[in-house]
Amino acid sequence: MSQAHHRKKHPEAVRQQLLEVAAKLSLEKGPASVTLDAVSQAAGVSKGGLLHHFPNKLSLLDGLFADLTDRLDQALAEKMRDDPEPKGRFTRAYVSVFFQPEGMADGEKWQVLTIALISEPHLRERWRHWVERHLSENVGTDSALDAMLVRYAVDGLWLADLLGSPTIDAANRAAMMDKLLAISRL
Amino acid sequence: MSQAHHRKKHPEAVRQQLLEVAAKLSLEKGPASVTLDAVSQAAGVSKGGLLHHFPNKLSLLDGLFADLTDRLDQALAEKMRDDPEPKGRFTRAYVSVFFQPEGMADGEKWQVLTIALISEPHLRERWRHWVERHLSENVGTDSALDAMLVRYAVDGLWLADLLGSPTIDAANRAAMMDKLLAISRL
DNA sequence: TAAAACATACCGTCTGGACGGTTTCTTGTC
DNA sequence: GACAAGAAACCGTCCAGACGGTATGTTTTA
Repeated sequence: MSQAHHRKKHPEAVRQQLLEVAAKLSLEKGPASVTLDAVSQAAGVSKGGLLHHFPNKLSLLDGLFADLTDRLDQALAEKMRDDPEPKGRFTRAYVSVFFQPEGMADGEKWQVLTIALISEPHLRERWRHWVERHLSENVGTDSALDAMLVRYAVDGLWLADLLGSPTIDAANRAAMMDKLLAISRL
Repeated sequence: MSQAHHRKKHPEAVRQQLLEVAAKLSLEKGPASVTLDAVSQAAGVSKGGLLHHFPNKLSLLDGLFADLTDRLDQALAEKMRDDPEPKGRFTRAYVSVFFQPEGMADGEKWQVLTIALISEPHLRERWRHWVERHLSENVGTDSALDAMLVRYAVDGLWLADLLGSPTIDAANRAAMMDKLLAISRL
């Protein structure tokens, strides 16, 4: 019998740890490596412990999705709050959040989101709803073709980062960001 | 013993069929559903038969990757041949191939490529090489930030299609294509 | 002391793949 | 053109391990 049983209980911390480990695993070793055994072990919890927090695997992935989109929503809302110009506001927030250097810790997690998204058909539906919601919430200010083009470009860069494709260096990255922000104001 | 054993042998056709089935399965039911059993059964071949053409699962995925990138290369080369303007030629080909309506059959397969790419860390390396090759082959003509922006936008749209996110309608799609082509000539 | 938060043990299923056999194709020889 | 003989193209079975999940315990917390 291990000592883990006897340690102090921090259910919320354990839950968070499980989500983080799942994200890390998916990012580093591919989504196929996200197994209940691997996740629980890497999180220092037994499989039974994991299954206590998430009754099945799907709910674990759902938890991951909810966690990540919550952070994303928060970051977007914050950026939008600081932007006085209505036109293209959401698009600029989208750009900024992606390019922000300090958010790279979260950035990696969003890569995970993409991986999980593509792998699990069930999560695609959730993502569709997320996009639909933000699209309809910002219709009028961010529906222009130019705005969509900008957001698509961000997604493309995101994907390139995710796949580890050779992208642009830091200097050009900043220039790219300026370019995109400029287009969003057209 | 079934009759399948006695049928005419068409190794090349069977091989192709296996690749197509694998692609279809991955697209429709997620990459996790691409099992040797599922693929071989859907292709009307025994698992042994499948393993004859592809000695292991990885080589099946590799075959899929090679098949798809070959088609992509061909389509790109064809488009580039018809383009007299050197500047941004590759980028325009990239745009055209993605937006071509008749290529939608292949388009779906490229979606599969993306799925497989993201799921299998091993294939990411191959993709990195593909991108690197084309980037270096077209350095000078397609290295401008504007050109990269265009290609990233295409990738973003591609991803949106892949995820089934709500995108733009056909009319706006054409307008978007024109926009992207215009930027490639700046 | 009841419930929450874990741990341990175990099970049924699926999966990749090894293996040995069978049938068809191809090639060289006469 | 007949025919042996090896190579190529399959088939069907079996297995070890991994995986998701259940059932049941034990400890901590409220």
